[in-house]
Amino acid sequence: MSDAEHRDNFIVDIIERDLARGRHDRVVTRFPPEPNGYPHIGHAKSICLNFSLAQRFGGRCHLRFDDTNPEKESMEYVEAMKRDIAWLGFDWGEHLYFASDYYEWLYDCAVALIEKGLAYVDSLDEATMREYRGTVTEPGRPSPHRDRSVEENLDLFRRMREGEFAEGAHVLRAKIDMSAANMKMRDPALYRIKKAHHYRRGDDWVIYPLYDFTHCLSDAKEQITHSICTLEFENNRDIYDWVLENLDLAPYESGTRPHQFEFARLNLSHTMMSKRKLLALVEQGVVTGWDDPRMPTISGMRRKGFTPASIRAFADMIGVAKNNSLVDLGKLEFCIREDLNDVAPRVMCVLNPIKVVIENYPEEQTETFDAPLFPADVGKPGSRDVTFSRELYIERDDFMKDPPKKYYRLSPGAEVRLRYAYIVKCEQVIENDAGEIVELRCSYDPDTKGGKSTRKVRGTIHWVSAHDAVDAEVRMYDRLFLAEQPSEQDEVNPASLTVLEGKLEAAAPSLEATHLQFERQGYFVHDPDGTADRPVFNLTVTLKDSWAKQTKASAPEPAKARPKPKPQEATARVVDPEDQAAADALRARHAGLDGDDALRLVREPRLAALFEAAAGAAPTHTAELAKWTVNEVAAATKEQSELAFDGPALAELVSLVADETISTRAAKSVLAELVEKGGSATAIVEAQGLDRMGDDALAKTIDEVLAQHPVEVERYRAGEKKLLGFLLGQVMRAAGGRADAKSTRQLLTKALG
RNA sequence: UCCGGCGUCGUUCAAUGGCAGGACGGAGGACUUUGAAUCCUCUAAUCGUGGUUCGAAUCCACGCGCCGGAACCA
Repeated sequence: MSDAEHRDNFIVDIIERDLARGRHDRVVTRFPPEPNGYPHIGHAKSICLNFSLAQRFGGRCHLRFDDTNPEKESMEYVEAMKRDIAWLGFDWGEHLYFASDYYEWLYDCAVALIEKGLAYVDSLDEATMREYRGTVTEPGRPSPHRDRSVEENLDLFRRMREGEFAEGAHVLRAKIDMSAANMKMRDPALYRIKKAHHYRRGDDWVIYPLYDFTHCLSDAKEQITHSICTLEFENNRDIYDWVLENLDLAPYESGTRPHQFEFARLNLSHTMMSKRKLLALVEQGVVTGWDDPRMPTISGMRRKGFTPASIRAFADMIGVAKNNSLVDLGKLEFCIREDLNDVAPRVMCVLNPIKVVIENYPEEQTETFDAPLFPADVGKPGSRDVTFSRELYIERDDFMKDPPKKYYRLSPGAEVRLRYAYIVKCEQVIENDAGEIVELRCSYDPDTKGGKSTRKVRGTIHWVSAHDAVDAEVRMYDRLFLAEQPSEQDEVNPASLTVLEGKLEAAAPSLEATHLQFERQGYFVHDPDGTADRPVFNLTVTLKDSWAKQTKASAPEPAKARPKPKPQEATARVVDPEDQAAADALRARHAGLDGDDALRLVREPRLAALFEAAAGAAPTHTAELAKWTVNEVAAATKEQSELAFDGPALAELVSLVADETISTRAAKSVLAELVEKGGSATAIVEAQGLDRMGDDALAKTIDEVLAQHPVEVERYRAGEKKLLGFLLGQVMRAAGGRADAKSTRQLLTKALG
């Protein structure tokens, strides 16, 4: 999967639209972490999004540390972030910024807001302030300090900065609206007093700006165009806009300032992403550190053997949307397997050894086989030597005393191929007093050298020679949490780490490869804990194992029953009697008006007024007018507080449709124009040439369209009737909205024979 | 309860009023000295009810469900 293959998402659409409309002439994004922990796979999604968006549009992406909360932040986290972003393959160039470098400027912005009467110093304590804020259903009340004079606010704010007051004594708040439906807009705090040491600014400051004030201004200062954050900030967008609109920020003309867009953060199954919990795991020593291979951190994943390409591919695969989704861990595993399949040389390593003695192989003899590092279909050169001798190790799982059906491996009296070597047969099983199998006695067939065989042997297993095998520590990892959606209370999986003493083929340690595939097992990576004498490997991901799946599947797996369609009854609508009366009155005045349409009009006075005015101008078309008002006009004017056109204009438009001067389709584009700029329907029709197409012209268009879509025509004629809709659509498009649907359908059906 | 957001195959993302499609998963098959990889085939979805339209996943209305919001965190 190449990096260039980025599927479109709604943010790409937004950017393309902004560029096309000239709202921006370039793209500048930013990745704005707070340095209060190690970046994890969730950050990776955002990093990939922001940086690749910038790449795609030839813009740039800033790395900005949003470091306004001195108590949690440190340089260690800054360094970790920089290292991991670079490792992922992204480059912020010279655009490394810190919100903590903006403190002086931010302070000036705050002063400017105070001078405009848009911010004030509040001296309520925290609990009281919360009380004053009201609840989701009740409006808040203004603080008694809300009307302090500009002079007093300026004075107090200056003294806050100078350290005159204790923490909590005052905060600076924006003066917005204490009864806003959006709780975030009820005079949010902008600055608080915090006498804490900042990891970069030391003790320079005793007041610190809050997120809602800092973020939008930092974006503006850096001339970010698209500020992309996660869904939980949706309610903060109003503040973002409010601050930028109320400060005169020199570099911006109206509309070119940054705008915030939200996407859904990554949720990964069986993965805990809460920073607090992650910190706790590290601090309590549940894991060995931020880079423990079981951690979802970038550094943990790197140590576990994930590659940058696999993580980028994953980010690409899961896409970007606004749905709250839970991505299955299997997708990540797919991405890393796919990448490693092409890059990891194959070697053999026996993880749970059982000794095998080849009884008919001479005691002192050894021989060497040449084994390729990659299978044929990967198509990479290279090989290593593997040595064969009388004493070997094979995997304990590859022998069964009483094998089930379809078990292709070794069992008493059965034959199996030792990869690259000989076919062997199990002659005898040696057990200890406890009944445990301690050794297998086998014979080999000298005619099968190199694994070649004239007879059919289903199974091939890996092995190593006992005399030169290298002891290796192999760390096998399983998911840290068993639950699909772990909560912070969940205990970690006790089997998340199993340390094995593996027997590795002799040639493996000298191979110059970070990642190795242990054949038939999985992908492994060197861990820095290893030494030349004693290598240590981490399991990155197992190979797919359809045998294991099959044996497990024999245990009944409850088929995921889907709670299928429970068709809901059409719920009886509760109609406000007053609305009903008003609707009845409306229907009495305008003959032919549909009951539901009347109700809808009554409930939206703006539409009702438009309808009344239109109906006055075209009293014979009330029914159509109502439909148009309720459906089309309602949709087109949702965002508008004031209409650019009046009732008579709408009446004119609807009449044009009614007397078949223009098609419905054309009428919709006329309406769009009306909504945008106002004017007269007839004039727009004339200006854009939207009058109905004559039958001759229509027939010609149909012929052209059919000629352009021979395949679809053929399929239609072969019986795929649904393609009529497609072809009809193509004709409508080709006709630029001038075709009438009914006659087009007739003519098209005829043309298709 | 108020405000905001979101509902499409098992999962995830597309379809911008015109053929519901891709990827992962799953099933089956081919091939196979990795029960891997590769290749082929199949599987399976528009939350519900009305409405607008020649045509609705998409527009309108009313429901239902899920997520977020009442920090001097970000």
